[in-house]
Amino acid sequence: MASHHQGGADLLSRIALNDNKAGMEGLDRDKINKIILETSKGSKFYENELKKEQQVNQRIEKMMEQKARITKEQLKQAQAEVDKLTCELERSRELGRVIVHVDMDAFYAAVEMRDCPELKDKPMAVGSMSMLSTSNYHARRFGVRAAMPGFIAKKLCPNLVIVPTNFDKYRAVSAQVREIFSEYDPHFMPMSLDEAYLDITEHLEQRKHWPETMRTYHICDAKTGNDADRSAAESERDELSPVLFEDSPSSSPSLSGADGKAEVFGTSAEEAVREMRFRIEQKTSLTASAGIAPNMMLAKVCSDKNKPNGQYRIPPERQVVMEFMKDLPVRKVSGVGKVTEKMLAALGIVNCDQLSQQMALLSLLFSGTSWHNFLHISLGLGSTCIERDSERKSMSTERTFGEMSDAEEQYSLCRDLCHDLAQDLQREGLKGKTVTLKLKNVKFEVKTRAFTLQYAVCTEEEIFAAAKDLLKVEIDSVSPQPLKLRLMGVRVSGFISAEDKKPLQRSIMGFLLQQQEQEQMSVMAVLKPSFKISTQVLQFLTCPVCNTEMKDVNLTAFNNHIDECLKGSELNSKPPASSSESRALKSSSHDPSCNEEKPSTSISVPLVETDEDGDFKTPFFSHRTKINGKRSVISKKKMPVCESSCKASLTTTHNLEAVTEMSSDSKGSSLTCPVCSQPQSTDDLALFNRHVDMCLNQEVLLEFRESHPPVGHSDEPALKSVRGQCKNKNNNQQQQQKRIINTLGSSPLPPSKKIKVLSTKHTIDKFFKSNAGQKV
DNA sequence: GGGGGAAGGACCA
DNA sequence: TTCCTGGTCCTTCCCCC
Repeated sequence: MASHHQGGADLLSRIALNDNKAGMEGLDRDKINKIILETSKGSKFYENELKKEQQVNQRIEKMMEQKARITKEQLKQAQAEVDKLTCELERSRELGRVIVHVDMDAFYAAVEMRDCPELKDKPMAVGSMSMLSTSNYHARRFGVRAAMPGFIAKKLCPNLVIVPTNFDKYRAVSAQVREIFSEYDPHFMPMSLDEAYLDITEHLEQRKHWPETMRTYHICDAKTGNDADRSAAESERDELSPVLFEDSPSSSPSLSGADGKAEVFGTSAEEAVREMRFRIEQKTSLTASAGIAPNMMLAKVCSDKNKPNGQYRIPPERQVVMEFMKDLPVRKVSGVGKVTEKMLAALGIVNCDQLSQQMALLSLLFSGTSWHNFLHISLGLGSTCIERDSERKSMSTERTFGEMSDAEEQYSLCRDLCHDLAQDLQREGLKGKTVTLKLKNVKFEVKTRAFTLQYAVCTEEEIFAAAKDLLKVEIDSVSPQPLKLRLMGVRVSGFISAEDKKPLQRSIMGFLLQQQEQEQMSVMAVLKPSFKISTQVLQFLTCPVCNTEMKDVNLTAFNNHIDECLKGSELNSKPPASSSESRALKSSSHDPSCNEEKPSTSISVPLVETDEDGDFKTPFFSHRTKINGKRSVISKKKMPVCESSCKASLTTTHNLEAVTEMSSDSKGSSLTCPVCSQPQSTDDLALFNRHVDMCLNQEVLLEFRESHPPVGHSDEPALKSVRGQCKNKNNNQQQQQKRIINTLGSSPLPPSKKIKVLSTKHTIDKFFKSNAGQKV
């Protein structure tokens, strides 16, 4: 049984050398593996790999048990289904497209070698002591390969030269290469800087009619031609190029004897691709490999076949395709990684022929999507349509660092990540509703925690508001121990598309107001408090909408009252932005709300509405909104109504931020923090906001802790129960509010602090629920 | 039972 | 002393409708 194996032997499939890569044939695997193992052993990384390996083994064990229970009858039935589907797939087999997969050889390493000829004869790799991106073919002979940490590579090859990455350079070269691609397929699909799929069917059609002159390329052209003022060093460099791999075939035979003659390329697919590779080599002094086949899956496999600096073609005939697939190891197929490989191997499946033999069994052991994929592979089928501009699904940024345990530092890093991500999002004009926090602890265990907002976000503040809440839950869950991290990442997904822009966000906010200002009646004005909260507000809760004073009212009733008021006022109000208006917002590539004049203090409640001109107004609380002008009716704005939401809004800090921002117009010398009551400078509003945030977080936490002592260390995701919020919403809400009131009642905090807790009801709700869920 | 969110993982370059 | 980053897709669990 696999799980009875211990240590090394078991781990080989994860941690040992993967010689799947070109240039790694015939190595002394045992020796290399021994070094890798010895260097890794005992590290946290190794321990984690061991754990993962055991998980895979368990999966395999389960699968084998399942296999043992399969009856002949079931198998027969499954076979019938497989056969039926196979027939259908055969009927729809498409061989008419000519798909090319082009892959630059050891790209980063090749660029570095080109620019620094001394490296050419040395084993070298691009990356750092902690991780390598690529290695050259000399280094591969030592077992040094991409995705291997540099310090292990050094053990394998003490003379290895490690060059740091220089992405600007690679991007520039990539752009040159892509320029060539676009001449063969203007809609080519780049997969990364060094790889792309092309559909050259149309090109070949036209090419048939091209005269020789259009298929002729001069060898000296690229070297000296275009750039008359190239430096001597560069010319010298070219002398040394383009043969980067001494024993590899050249894309252009005449090059070897190159004395400046021209080369004429034919009209076939092979010739067109050879020409493309020739031009790449001439332009960049770098070589590429290519695969030509009737679909993308095959083309990808083919490009690996004659690497480096070679190409391979599968002609569009079913028989040839099937023949090609027969002996192909499943691991060579894109999408089959080490886990799938191991699972299949446990069933005795190593090559694609065995794969097709076992399809019935696979259909019983794997999910629909999985076995359909296997069936496609076994038949040599793949996508024949190079998908153009498929829409991006998410955007993220993450960072690895040395151990970090300090919460302050973690929050600060989190903000930095949100800042970077916000910039990236805004550059592409994207807004998404789901914010995911990714954490990797020092034991290499990865956790992701997601929160879906009701509205799409793209600013640093908005993303951070959600991310820091997620982070806080994680920090709290191990408290008083520190959270020891080695990686943090933030992702935004769930991008809004034109069709499904949801109704406007409502959120609670509300009553951090002063009586006098309320009387002014402009609700915007009302929302512009100085932060001196009087005790009187607690005793007499004042509805921010209708201004009614309510004495000794319970919180639920008070909230309900506000909700009712809002509903009433909405009826009289201007309708919110229609969906078509929302669409207009999205369709303009530059979302105005993403680019406030003061992005750093923009608010997390982006209520979009149109103004009289039909122009887009920015978020609800934008400082732009007129406060003392004619636009006085706050009740026209959307206000917090929580019933409409299944999820708790991350409202706590938003509201304060909002309010703070409002107050930015009232150029006061200093503001009093509503939480700690300390005067704060208002020179930097963002700074003030952050201060309030921090205070607030601490307060909410404090109050929460008072009534909810730590449950202990649970790995259970604390936010999990947020899901079920819709159910029993009202009951829960009431109960939780009771708890809040209890907390308030027993709290020694001065009234000025209590009001703030009141306003954070929903955040606290979320908190209670998630932690209540954790207890079970 | 299907849809959708959350979490975790596989896989890729 | 040191084991990345940024993306997609799939699976599983759970809840809601």
